[in-house]
Amino acid sequence: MQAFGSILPKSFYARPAADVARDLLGRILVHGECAGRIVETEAYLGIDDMAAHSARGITPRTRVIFGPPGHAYVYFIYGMHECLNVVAEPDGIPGCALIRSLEPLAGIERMRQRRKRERVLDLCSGPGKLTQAMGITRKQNGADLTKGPLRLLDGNPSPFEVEITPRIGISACVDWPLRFLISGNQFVSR
DNA sequence: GAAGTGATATCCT
DNA sequence: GGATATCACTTCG
Repeated sequence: MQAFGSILPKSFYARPAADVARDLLGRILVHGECAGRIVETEAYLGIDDMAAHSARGITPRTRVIFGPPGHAYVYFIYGMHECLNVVAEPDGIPGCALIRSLEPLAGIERMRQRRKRERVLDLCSGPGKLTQAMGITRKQNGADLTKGPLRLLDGNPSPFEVEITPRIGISACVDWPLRFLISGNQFVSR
């Protein structure tokens, strides 16, 4: 697994959420035997960003967004899906990056079992899908991504073109260009 | 295009 | 305490 590079340091996360979201592209998410390359992210600012969970202040659910960077924020939505975010910004400042889709690299058979889908393209091409494929649940909420079974690696990404678009599936601040994806990659969500 | 699902937040008593 | 509206989605038609 270390072929995918070294673990991203805390300093990577202690920056503005939009920067972290953009720089997350091409990195490797690892959970147990499964791994995937991040190809699509969104930034949630938490300050004047009415689309972000953190916009209405600190609550039991959103408290980890206000906590130290480099941790996972996993939340349950629509009764059946979990979504994985990475906490950004220094401790005490809200902000996170939603991981929207992955390109499966390792543990693909395991992902097929969990997803009950054959096509590799169907395994991780959406926020709810990738958490299911990787076996990520609310138990990982608050997990430290610089140690433990769930972690983020550098990935030694080769150069690629970044595409920036408005975010998807929200009802506020629809026009803010905070979605980042690797241009031309077929594993991004539709 | 619509249904389904349940946790969360924000009312109301 | 309880009721209800909302939700950063997926699946199947």
